[in-house]
Amino acid sequence: MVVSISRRDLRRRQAELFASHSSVAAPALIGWTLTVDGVGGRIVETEAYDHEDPASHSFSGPTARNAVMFGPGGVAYVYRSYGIHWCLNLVTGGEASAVLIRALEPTQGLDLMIARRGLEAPRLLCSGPGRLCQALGVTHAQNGLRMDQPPFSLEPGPNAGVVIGPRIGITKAVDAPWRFGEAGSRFLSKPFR
DNA sequence: CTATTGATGTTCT
DNA sequence: GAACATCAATAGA
Repeated sequence: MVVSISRRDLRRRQAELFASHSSVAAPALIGWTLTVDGVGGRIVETEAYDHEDPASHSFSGPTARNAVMFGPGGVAYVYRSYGIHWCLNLVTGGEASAVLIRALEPTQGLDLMIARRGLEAPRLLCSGPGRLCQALGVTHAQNGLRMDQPPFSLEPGPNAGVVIGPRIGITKAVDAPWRFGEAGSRFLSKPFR
């Protein structure tokens, strides 16, 4: 038996999420299901960033790249990482704050993910920000699009508990505990200590 | 499992 | 020029 929430409750919960600060939205997102054109899964790992954070793209003010971070919450911020990968964020409330989506547990469109990623192991399809963008077909074409409307879909769901740790791959503010993951998930980009 | 390293293009100084 | 919110391949424990 499938339990689903009313459209009104969905809109209310999305609005609440989009208006909250990234440090609140990031842990709250664990367990939500994210898809792009029907391909995606459950969010199991996120990180928070904001304008007072030296590790954040928004720290030094608006630029051409980070412009959407300074707009309203609820839209996607997609940027190129290390010249090779794309990374997907959800812009949230507060000043220029956003949540980096770091890993999904694949649940929908596995065939397409496997074709795009060129490998079969479910554990490696979406376990990292660059990997999940490749699996879901996210590029700069989605930058600035609302994440509560097609091609995106974003719906709440349960989680097995949230664990907290320092963020990954940054060189500034390395000790801030703004990485969040689902307890016990096998789909994290890296284990929590 | 962990550690290291090269590849790659854009952004910012 | 330098830095970079990463990944895959490789080597070792």
